[in-house]
Amino acid sequence: MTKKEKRTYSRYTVEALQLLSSLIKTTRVEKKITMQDLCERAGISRDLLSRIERADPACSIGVVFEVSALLGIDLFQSDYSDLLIKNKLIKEKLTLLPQRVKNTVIEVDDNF
Amino acid sequence: MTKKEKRTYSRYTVEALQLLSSLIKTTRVEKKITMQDLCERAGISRDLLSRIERADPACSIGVVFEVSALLGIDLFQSDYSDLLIKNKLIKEKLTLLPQRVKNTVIEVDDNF
DNA sequence: TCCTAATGATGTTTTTATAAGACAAAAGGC
DNA sequence: GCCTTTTGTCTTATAAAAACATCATTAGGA
Repeated sequence: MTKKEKRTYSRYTVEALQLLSSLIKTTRVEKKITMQDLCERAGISRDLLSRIERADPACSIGVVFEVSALLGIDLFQSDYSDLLIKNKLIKEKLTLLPQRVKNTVIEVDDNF
Repeated sequence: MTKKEKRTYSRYTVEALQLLSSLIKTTRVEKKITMQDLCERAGISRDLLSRIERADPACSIGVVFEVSALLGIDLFQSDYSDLLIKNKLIKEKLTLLPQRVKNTVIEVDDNF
């Protein structure tokens, strides 16, 4: 009976999750792959795949990305070699930045 | 002592996770926001934020997207109104597709 | 250089996700 | 319309994530 306080998500997050899950479902159906097949290939339960396709925010990001990859969906509009390049660049950028941050008062994009 | 069999991820998934986590860390540092601050704003523990920035695949996709959103990182190269449009389009597309798929033998992108 | 605060790391507890199995509903092919 | 099989959903049990508290390390500002 204890009230379960659920985590809340911003509208932006909800829409982004919705888009990815719709992409997954659409691509799966277009390629005529059953959920049964796909979840076996991904090594996950059918139940979990079902939650992924319903945009459940609590699914682990690894399995969602893995399912996307299995379907050939490009994350970050990048194929594999693109990802390698982008990762290389951002790692270089990170080395130029300070490793820590001092507690100054901040401005954040709270407009969403 | 029981051997824990961990889930495995494709190279593509690993690189994609790496890119997103690097984007998060880079953006946070550039905006001079401490982990402490960010995790409080996101309503998560510092421990979890740390794992997110280290590209842990087991983090839930909702919190990772939420942290990204807080930092103003565009997922799918889309701002909020873009997401709405894309979601509308893909939902329309989905209504035109069959709701189920018959078990035919399949070809999948296994090249990654 | 010194000092403070940010980050890393670890162990424990609580909460939650995931797997597995079973059942019901219904879509799509024939 | 019928039949098969896909998909939705629920329950239980297990595995794992997340919170929390704490201690250690060290970067970076003064």
